[in-house]
Amino acid sequence: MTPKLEDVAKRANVSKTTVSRVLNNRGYLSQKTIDKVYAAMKELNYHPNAVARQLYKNQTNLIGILLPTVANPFFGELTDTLERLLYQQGFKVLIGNSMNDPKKETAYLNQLLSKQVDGLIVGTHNQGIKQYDYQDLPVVAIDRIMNEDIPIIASDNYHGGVLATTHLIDRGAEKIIHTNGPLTLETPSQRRRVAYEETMMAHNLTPLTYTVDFNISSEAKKVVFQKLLEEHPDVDGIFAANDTDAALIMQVAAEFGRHIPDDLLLVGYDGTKLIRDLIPSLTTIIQPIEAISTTAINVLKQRLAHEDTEKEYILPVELWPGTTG
Amino acid sequence: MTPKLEDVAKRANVSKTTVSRVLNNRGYLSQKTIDKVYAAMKELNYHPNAVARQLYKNQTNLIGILLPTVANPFFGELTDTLERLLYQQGFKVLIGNSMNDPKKETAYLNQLLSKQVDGLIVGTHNQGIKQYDYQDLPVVAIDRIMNEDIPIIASDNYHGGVLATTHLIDRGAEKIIHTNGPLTLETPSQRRRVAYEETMMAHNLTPLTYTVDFNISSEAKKVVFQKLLEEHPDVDGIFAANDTDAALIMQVAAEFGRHIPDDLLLVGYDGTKLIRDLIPSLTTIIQPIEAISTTAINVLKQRLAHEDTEKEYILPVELWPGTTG
DNA sequence: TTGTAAGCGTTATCAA
DNA sequence: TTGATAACGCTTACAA
Repeated sequence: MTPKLEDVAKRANVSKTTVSRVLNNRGYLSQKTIDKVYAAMKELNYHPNAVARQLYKNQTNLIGILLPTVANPFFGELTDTLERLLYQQGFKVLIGNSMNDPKKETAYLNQLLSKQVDGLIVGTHNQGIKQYDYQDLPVVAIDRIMNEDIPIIASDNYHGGVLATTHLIDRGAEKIIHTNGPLTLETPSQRRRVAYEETMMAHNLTPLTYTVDFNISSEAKKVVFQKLLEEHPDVDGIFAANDTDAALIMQVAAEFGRHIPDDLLLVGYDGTKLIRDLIPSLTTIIQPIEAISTTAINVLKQRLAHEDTEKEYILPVELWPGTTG
Repeated sequence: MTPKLEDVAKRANVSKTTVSRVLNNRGYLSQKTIDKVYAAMKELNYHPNAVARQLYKNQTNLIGILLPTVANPFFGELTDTLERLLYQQGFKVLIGNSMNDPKKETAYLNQLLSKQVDGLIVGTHNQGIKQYDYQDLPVVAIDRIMNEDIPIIASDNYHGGVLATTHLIDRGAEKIIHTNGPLTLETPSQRRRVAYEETMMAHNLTPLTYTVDFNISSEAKKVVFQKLLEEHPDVDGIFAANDTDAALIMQVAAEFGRHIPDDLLLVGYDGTKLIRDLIPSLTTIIQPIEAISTTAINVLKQRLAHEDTEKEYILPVELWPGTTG
């Protein structure tokens, strides 16, 4: 059996209280006692049981992060950043990758509700879980609308949409298509669509948004993009929903003999460090992952402290020029 | 306060034992009692406290995953796969991204030793933590040598090295350079270097391995690759340590007016789904992420059950042809 | 400066 | 079919 506090106490000829005090250096201790206790701990190779502590304190120092998948560059970098910042503040991270499967998401939520985590950061793209009863679990949402009580941290999707669309128009595109997820999803990223459509109309251009399901395979996505190019041979600009989609479009365009940027302009979205390293030529909008993470954690900590928070936090985006758009 | 089992018991006019029985449907219960208890739970919106359970059972159903960073495609997909498989078996995942910082890694290990997790999957690239005393925490290592007691799950790095090198030679390259991490790291991936060097010599070619630190920024890496091309203008084949490095080499080569694959052949390593989607032209060696994950989990479960395991598990790799190598 | 004892919320043994 | 009670390993009043 792993040694417990009581074993250390016996070994050092002191009480459990004293060992606990040494462990948390609280109260008055004589140096002699401290040394004795440390010696006993070392001899037994003692490690305090975190779960017992958690039970007493009613606090786990664990934060749950619920996202579609960490295999996607945006969510990967987001998770990485959140983990790094949370770790600095004494939290560890429990992840749940829902793959946007409502069943898995609900299961995770239910389980995490059981005092497993002190707080929750949610960034999945589901509908219908809005009515969820979060009891007293502090939750913040990243780029997702949950319900009235849950603060949203998002980047400035509207401005991102304006930036991308304006950039394409400035560079001479006129027949511009935007790809985005289904309208039924009430995500803040739908504001990109609105921004795109309003910007187009402000320039007397006709907006056309192509719906591409988030969750289909890249092979299936390529088929959609092939169809897009077939149906709209005159398209001269594409504002893609994200960078990986944009990369697929680059490939499909090449198959169709379209040359980017000469006869087709392309702008992506997200602008992760990884994509900028791998495909620096891709024009894209950079989401402020660091700022999103910092804000999400700050707001969550306010919630943990039962302080009031804003309903929504919008962080600025930035254009990565590249050469495709 | 969140309701506890006792509150439900009072509400339903039964004992705590009975509520617990209903919760875990164990023992004999009358339907009437069951209904009564469920009604009370619903009224109070009761959720059992996971931590109390964990304490009693001395088991958390949490697995720690310690990797450099989830922002890297290989580790991102690995984490994603591990999470998915572990979830199916009733485990949740606690992540630690050490960024190969030995301090952070040690801190994580120490904390996770505290009965926080039932088991640990480690895949960081540090030295010097080998002597670590893991007590009775079941641990498996992915592509990393820890100590004698810890099983290693790795892909067939030697064969991967042979595949890559042979491919380059078959395609006509003679002055082939391999990039890899520092030799001081005793990782199984050093077997790629050995395979490369032996394959080269078997073909009467001179091997040259260029050391590139894993942890430096992509900007710094580019500088290293520039130096490589300057110092070896006659290089006609590069076997890169991984795909993101290969992508950087593609960019640097373009800057140097080198045309891939016409006057420079390039093979990467890892072959994640993401890279194959983003840069399908990149010739690379595919690591079997799914098999690695399945094996790691199976071995870990054997360890959890105190069963004996092999010392090492080697999984087969595969060549992704692409067009760069 | 140190110790005793109660309690965190659950499960399981034993008895009824 | 149900209930009282001890235990899981720790922290903290309160007492000495």
